[in-house]
Amino acid sequence: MPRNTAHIADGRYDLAEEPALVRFAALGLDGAAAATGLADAVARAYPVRARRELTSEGRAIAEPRLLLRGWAARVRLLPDGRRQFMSFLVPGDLIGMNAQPQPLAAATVIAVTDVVACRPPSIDDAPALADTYAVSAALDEAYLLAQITRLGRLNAQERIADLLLELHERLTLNGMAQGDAFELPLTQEVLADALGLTSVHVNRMVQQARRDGDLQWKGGRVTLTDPVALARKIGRIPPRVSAMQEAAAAVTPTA
Amino acid sequence: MPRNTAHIADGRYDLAEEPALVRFAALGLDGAAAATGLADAVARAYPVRARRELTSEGRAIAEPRLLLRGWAARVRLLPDGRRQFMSFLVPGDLIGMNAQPQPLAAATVIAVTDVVACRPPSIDDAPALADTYAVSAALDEAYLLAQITRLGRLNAQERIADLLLELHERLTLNGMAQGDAFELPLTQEVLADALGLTSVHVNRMVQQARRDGDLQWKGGRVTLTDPVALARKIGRIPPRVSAMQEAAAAVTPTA
DNA sequence: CGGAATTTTGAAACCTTTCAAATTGGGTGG
DNA sequence: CCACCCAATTTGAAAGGTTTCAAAATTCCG
Repeated sequence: MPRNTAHIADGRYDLAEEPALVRFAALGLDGAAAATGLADAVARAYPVRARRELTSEGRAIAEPRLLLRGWAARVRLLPDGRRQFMSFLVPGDLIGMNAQPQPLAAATVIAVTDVVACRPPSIDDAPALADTYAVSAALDEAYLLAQITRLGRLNAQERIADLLLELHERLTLNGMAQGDAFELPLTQEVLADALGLTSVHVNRMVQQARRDGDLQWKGGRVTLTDPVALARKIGRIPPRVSAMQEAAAAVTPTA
Repeated sequence: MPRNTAHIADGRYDLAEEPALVRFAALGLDGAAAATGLADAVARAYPVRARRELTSEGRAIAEPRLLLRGWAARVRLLPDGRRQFMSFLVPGDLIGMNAQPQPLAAATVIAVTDVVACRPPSIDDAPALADTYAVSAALDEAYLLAQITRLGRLNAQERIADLLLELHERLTLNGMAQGDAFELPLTQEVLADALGLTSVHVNRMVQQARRDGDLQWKGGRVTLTDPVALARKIGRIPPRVSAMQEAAAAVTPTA
């Protein structure tokens, strides 16, 4: 069974390490409240093969999804064959919940690896989820803005470092990072289409990052030598989850 | 009184031509329902001088705003002085209403010209506004995705044409375009910071667009020679408002 | 009219792409 | 376990698009 395809209901399954649960908790959700709804959601999980669509552009209504396993991405295809990845989605990320009655997805969501997704737990079942979803939506938007800045004002080296740092943070949030290392199931070509570069140039710049001692990348696994130093080096300003939680709390009087 | 500063309450004021009202109507809002709440909102309008902030990054809670006159923009400043415009805001656009309890703006909203804004009409006063705001939010996200594609996969010429086409569409939506012409109160430097280019190169490419007969641009006024042909030329796929309305309607049973 | 902001020009340096082609790596079938 | 194939990574050289740095020309405004 290919990496990332492992079905949820296998023997070694432990809800406490479920990336979605870890992420929700990191976003401020009470563990108990989370586990309830999530267990149900997980039970209804279904797999999607790599390269398949999770949602397609133009479809009338896209049902919201919660990604449980594997990586997905929001991508837009241009008429001439060029493509642009808007953002990557990792386990614990929500899909298509932003604009309330989220009508049209302005981009297609595809599975980058084999994936497992499910319907997100309903707010009706666990009201505490409302805050979590709001924080998640705010983070999603922050990531879109970060992507714009990356493409508009960073050079190739900075773009690569910045994106890897973001992914590292997000994988730390959902418990999938191992310290400064993490699995990166992306080809350099996919990375290039996310960073507005060619795969050839991504390759050259990654090699340089290796030579500079900024990172290791081998066999789908990336290790950042010193994330903090790297962030400083490229002047990265990450979105702060903690501040978001505070703000979300502020508008939701604990009545 | 500088252009765009004209206070709402001047002699020639006509609510029917209020860009915000025109835009809301274009997004599917019933004229009567709109006028009510909007008249109130307009009465509470206040001016903001060019270059001032409407909302700042990191502030705990940004109150939502409705832009009535002038242009604003969401911008992010980098530590080294570079800056990136995320999107432009024109009259009729809503600010900071996306993520429900919209906690942190991940970017600063600044007035590009002198501006007049107000608190948006409350949904409580006119329930029909809920749909309008939802469609507006969906469009906002579509514009962000368009910006990503622009920066990631279009060359300088295409970026300029694509953005001008988008702005033309949006100004047509709120009634501020005159056929294929519209006021563009942006310097080439601001445009450059939105397009991820230098102002020098924007200047050169605009000149080329003029030579190619694609547009006229003089004294803050742009005329597109043939918007449809230009869109085809650069392979532009605009976000479809109509489809969005349909979708929004679909999820809001006309009980 | 005068000064500041914006637009325009030029030449050279720089970063990124292009187009092939070679190399490596992983997975499959024998 | 090896041969083989396809996908992904790597390398080179040359072309191309964009930036840089100045400085000149225009336009806008008070």
